[in-house]
Amino acid sequence: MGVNGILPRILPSAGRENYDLRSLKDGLIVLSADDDIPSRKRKIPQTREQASKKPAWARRKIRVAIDLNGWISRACHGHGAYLMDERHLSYHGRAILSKQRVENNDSGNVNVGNELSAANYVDDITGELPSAFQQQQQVEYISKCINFLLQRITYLTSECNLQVLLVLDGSTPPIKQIAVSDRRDKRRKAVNERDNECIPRKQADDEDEAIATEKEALSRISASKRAGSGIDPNLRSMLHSQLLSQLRSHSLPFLIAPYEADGQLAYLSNNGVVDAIITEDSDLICLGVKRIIYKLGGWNGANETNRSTQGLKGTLLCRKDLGSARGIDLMDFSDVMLVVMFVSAGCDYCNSLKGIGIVTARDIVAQVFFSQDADVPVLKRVLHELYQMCHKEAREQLLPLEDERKEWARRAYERAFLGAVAMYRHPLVHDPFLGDVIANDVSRECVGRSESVPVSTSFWRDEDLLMEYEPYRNLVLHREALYEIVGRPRAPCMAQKMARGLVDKLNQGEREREVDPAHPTLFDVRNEDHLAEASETVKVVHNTQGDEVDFHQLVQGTVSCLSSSGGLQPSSQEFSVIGRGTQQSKSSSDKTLSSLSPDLLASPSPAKHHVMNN
DNA sequence: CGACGCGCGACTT
DNA sequence: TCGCGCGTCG
Repeated sequence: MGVNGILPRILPSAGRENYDLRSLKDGLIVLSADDDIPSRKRKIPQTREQASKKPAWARRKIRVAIDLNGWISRACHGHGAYLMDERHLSYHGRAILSKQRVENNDSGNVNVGNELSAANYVDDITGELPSAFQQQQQVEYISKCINFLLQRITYLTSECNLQVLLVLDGSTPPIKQIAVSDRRDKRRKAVNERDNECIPRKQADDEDEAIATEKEALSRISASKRAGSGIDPNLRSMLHSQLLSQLRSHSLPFLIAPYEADGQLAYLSNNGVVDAIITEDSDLICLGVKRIIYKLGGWNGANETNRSTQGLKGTLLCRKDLGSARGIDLMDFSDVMLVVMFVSAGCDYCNSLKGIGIVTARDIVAQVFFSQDADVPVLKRVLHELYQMCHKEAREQLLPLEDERKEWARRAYERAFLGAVAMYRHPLVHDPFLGDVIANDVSRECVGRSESVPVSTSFWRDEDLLMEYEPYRNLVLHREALYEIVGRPRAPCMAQKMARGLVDKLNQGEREREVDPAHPTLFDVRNEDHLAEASETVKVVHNTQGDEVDFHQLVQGTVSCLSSSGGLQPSSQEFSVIGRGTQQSKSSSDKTLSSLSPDLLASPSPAKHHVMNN
């Protein structure tokens, strides 16, 4: 997930640690719907009439999207040991187990006397059904994981008074499929290791036995951990469906992204649907998300950050604070630069060239983007720098450029590289109104079409920069080419159903699940009547300092006007509406300009959506 | 020699 | 996931 060592280099200096989400519980002051004017105008002192015309504002809950998949893997990881018999953890239990093992082996049992791999027997090895005992174990495991998740979610909704939107991963995008199959092989190896390491152990001294068994147990635990991130597909789908039904019964809105959750989360955030994102994934950084909360609850014992006895603390990372990172200098880095850096340094979609890490990638990107001489497209220059800077071994396969025979190798890397960039820049996401769409669609088929989401000027500017390189340009201008990478949109009604989890994605959506239609699903939540609270007396501190109000300022007791951080905040109080005017990723330097941008005004912005907006 | 990248082994809940 | 030691490169 994401780039390897980037969070440790950024969070300590640029992030705000120990961020207590309970400080968000007072919610947010927003200008009410009819006051839908650009934030700049609000700075003009109000006349008495205008001031008395009330209420100009309303209070609403803070909306947060949660990358649930991160939590799920954490939960699986943390409780992974429970998939194994807990008796492994005590001396006594181990003694009993080893005895059982011997017996089982003597009787030539197919099960290798290993009850640990309960789940894996289902499909991995013999295809047999798990025993009742094993099923019992799986059920406990799943309920432990789900309880863990629900506990956290409930904390956020009740203690922090947040309006949460859970986002889940969908299918694997085409570009990632190769990498995934690689990973599957590794996982399989780990699983086998875990299963096979239980070799028949002849009688030995008690002491030896104890030591040996302990070692074995430890190594198996670690093998199990390695295998743990990719638990049995069967178990996973069980967990998945149970989770969904739990979410439904708790009336928690959720959304299943068409493909990866990252892009979906970024889309939600950049369109102003949510105010912040809770995740563990570093990819969100380069997707232009304004506020990300990492390490909620502090996960590792070694790292005490965000750990507290009561409540959950997190590390808040604001986009504009990125430049202040001390571990790595990202001063004045735009979103494109971050994307290119991530891809260069090796991400989920594209392995880095040997010898290129985060530091080298940063240096190259800074050098190329900040230098003025630009007869050569930036992407081309970055690629050439990468060829130059990587380890000798790799370099000799790529350079010199004059060597035509090495063109093939360069093309191979370039393909992956550009695909990864495209994946970050134009993920396929689900929009409740438009269905599956390509975020920041700049393709020829799209431009000028009214049903598409407009793309901000800053995004265009950055994208133009990338498109100077012909191969990339061809990639993003043609939807078909893009579909080959980011995936294909589904038919609108199917997209709806899948986003709501009404259709089993594993079966390519052919078989619908039986779901009580009365259950609230994603965008049915119209619960909060925020305007009703407007009559309360609330201290309002007008935003005097700029267009964007700091998240933490908003909530440290006093409440400020939300100036919708450069776009139009959806004035409606429901998740069911996505602010159409809001734009995608902007570099930290440009503020409200994009909401006034010509292309926005020119584009026949879908008024039909605005209707629902108010 | 220093910096960077990478792999291994600690341990978590 | 984090920290540490080693290899490689400049």
